[in-house]
Amino acid sequence: MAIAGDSTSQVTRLKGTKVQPKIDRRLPREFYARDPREVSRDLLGKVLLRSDDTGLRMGRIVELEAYLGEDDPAAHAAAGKTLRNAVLFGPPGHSYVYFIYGNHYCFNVSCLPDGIAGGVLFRALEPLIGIAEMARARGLSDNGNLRLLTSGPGRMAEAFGITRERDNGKDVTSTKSDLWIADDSYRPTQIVTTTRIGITKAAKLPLRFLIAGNPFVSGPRTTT
DNA sequence: TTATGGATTAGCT
DNA sequence: GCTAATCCATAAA
Repeated sequence: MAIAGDSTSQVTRLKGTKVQPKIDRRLPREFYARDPREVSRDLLGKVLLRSDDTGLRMGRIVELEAYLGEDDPAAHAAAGKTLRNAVLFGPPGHSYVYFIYGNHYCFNVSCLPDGIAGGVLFRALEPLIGIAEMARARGLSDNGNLRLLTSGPGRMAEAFGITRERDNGKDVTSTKSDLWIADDSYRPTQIVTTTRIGITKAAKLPLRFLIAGNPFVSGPRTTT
């Protein structure tokens, strides 16, 4: 049965009417200066934005994972501070982008005060604005399955043109940044917590957060 | 210096 | 369901 899902999209629902998306309400640095679990839960339903010479891209955050820092064996910070993971140890609200499996970038935001490691991995977005550009960046036609654009950490990074070279270390709270996170007043109806995906260490911890029933959450579409 | 495995995805059986 | 693709950080030697 095709429940249309818990789609969050004002923009697509109101197609045809003029909607002024609230893209300027950036989340402040204090928002990120907390435990990655709290930050993850509170980031669900917020929007990620990219503004560059291709225009504006915006997607609803529907799935995240918390990585707790030096005491979390699955976190990149577990090995201590290195050149690669230095952003995680720096001030909160900065983007940490790493390259994985020889093919993909993953996007994180640093949490906790300066000097204490921690971060959240962005795993899936619901595309809202700039869908044609996301499809172009992904090498797909823009009338195909929207899930293929931003459902999965590697996919959403590619759809937003996120790379380590371009974006690692950016301050996502700054008005000067072309990559930022805003609150457009949407509030998720139900949040679910599960174990994290694709890791072997500390695999049992409930540190994955998602919006229940949202069709853009990554992984196989079985039921719901 | 060499080996290994990873916070993934797409394409094929 | 299985695996190749393909880079890089880290461990082992």
